[in-house]
Amino acid sequence: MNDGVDSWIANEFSGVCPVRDLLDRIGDKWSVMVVLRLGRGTERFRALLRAVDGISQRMLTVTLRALEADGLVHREVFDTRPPSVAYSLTPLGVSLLVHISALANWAMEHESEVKEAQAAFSAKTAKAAGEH
Amino acid sequence: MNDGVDSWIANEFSGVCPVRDLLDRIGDKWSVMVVLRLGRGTERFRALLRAVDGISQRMLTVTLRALEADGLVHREVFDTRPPSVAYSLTPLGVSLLVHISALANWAMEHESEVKEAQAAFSAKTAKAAGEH
DNA sequence: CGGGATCCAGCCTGATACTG
DNA sequence: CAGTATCAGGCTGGATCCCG
Repeated sequence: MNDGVDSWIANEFSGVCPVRDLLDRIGDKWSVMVVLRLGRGTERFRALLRAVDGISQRMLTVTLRALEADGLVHREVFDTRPPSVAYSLTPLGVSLLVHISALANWAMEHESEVKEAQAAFSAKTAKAAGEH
Repeated sequence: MNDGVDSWIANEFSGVCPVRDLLDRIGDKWSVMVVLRLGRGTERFRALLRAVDGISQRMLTVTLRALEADGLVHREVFDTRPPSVAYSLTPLGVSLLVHISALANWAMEHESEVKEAQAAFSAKTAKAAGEH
């Protein structure tokens, strides 16, 4: 399953790495949250703003533009009054959503394990500091 | 498949979201690259530094500490001379690697589609700007 | 409603130098 | 070899104001 992984990390033949690119794109603070939300279905700007907890208007706009530029999100403008814009995932976006959802599920399933590890680690370092 | 996703985005009952936590943890510039590299097997600090293209010594240390604190990476010190430290994925880290690898594969498979979308988008916006 | 533009603070990061 | 410490700068992202 890991065949081909080797070349992702350091590629002597090219300065670019597709994984790096992906991370630079959706590794920001909000992209994944927006994609996950749009995975539920088409949604308007204002609805997204309310749905994605903590995001600012500016960052939602910026994030949506980036996702649109990457072909992950489709933007449709309705010439109504007041103006209305609907966002939805493209097929490409849906294909990515599958993997993001898997990652999200992992996060939920292993939440407690990570917290235990963190507790154990901080206890260990605190002890080491005490002995200094 | 998406059952339960709803609560990830906005949770009125708690300020924390496991997905947000995961992203804050491994959504940084280097964590994913290091995990992917360690997916190949145990590796020493200096070897990792050479393998992960572009990372600085400082950031490798910081990244490894964080991954260790989260229980994703195991650190083993050998009391030799000169000192030697080996890093490897924990079972938890391996379970995450599976999904990260899937994401990395997605990135490679859809690289061209994303680039086409970007080209189309920039052409579209350039045209719109021209008409201003 | 759905944005665009601007300003600005904070954090992340890289470079560099030093230690055991 | 495997770190730690310090510092400076760039970029991310939040707040705010304005427009169609």
